Amino acid sequence: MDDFIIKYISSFIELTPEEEDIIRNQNLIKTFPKDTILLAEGEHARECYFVLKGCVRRYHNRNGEERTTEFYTENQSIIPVSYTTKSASEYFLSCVEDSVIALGTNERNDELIKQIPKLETMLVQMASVMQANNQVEMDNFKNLTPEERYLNLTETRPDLLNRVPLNYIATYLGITPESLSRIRKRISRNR
Amino acid sequence: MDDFIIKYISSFIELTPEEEDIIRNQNLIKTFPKDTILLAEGEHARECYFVLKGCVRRYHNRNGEERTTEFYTENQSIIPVSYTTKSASEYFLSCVEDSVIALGTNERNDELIKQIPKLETMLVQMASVMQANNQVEMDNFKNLTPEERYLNLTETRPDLLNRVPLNYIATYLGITPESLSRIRKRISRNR
DNA sequence: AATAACAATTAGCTTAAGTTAATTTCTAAT
DNA sequence: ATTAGAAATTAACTTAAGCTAATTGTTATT
Repeated sequence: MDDFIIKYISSFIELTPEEEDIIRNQNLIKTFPKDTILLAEGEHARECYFVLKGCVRRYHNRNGEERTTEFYTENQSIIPVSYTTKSASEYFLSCVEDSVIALGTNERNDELIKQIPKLETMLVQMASVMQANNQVEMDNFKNLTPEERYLNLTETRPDLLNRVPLNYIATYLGITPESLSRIRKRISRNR
Repeated sequence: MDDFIIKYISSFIELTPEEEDIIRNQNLIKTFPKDTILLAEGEHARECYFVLKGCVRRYHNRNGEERTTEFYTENQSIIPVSYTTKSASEYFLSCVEDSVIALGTNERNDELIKQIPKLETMLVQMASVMQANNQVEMDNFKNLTPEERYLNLTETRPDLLNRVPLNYIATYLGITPESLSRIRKRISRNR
């Protein structure tokens, strides 16, 4: 599993064998069974995550209703707002599947960067890509109708539809499960 | 104007007087009159921006209709997706007001970082804050109704309502100007 | 001051999403 | 294999947004 991280990092920067070992020796990988809550509303996040295998769902509790706001799957980083701002979390993070996840803490990250300074270069690159993705996602969400958003999702993340219940998908698309049902029906009719 | 940048950077990292001079000597500040198009759809962005004064609007052209997706005001960075991905831009960037803007290019940024390596540390911090903000904005947009989004905007960015036409605000909220009119009416009635 | 161009509101109609509730389908556990 | 619980769909009704078009308000220019 460690080698997934090495491979991922190497897609941004070149690592020497020694540096690879430093990273491997971190031993920061854990396995969580399905439904594990990684972060609960109100808690202060002390960790950030990198999904090696599995799926983590971010959701808000809006008067008893769970509203999904993100799915994190393989090779995605999870940096909770609460982790960055050191404030109480507005949302939950929960494993939708058994998941293998690399954990980071501020201290350990700083330590690692001290040992391998060019990791900071990688962070900047990662952040650039992430923020570009965020922009595109936000723009799509704003400019597309619920039906278009659903169709877009089937193209951009088809895997999600197989591994995640539709009621989670619905709120992720900003609509109710009932609406999603109707949309799916509409689409299958017109084809 | 240069000192706004110095001040902003200093809120992340400490600069020596020499480093401040390096930054000041960049001379990367320009003034653009209202309605200047900084980036057009289809173009390849070669610059990123930092708004010192004024307001820049990001918008997509969706079959003839302009759909606003962001307003950038004082102390906000604009990093076009096109700049990051080196692909054709999906959207326009246009000055809503006469604006004073600091420009960055890949080459110049790299050069600057070579001279002041700790700027990279600042970039990581800036990126963290930006991505936390992005998350919160996305979550709000997904979880709130159009009316709630409008009310939220009046609280989080009240300045925008005075400096930007309502039809821009409407599409920024993901609704039509007609809908926004109705919402504003509804709100003023119930108060 | 008059006019043109644009911005904002209003109205009527259509469409689709939200809400509530019932029904069917699927899944997991005994 | 049966059953309980959850997920997904369906239906009826309500609400609000989209669309088209007309009207009013505002701003800038000559």
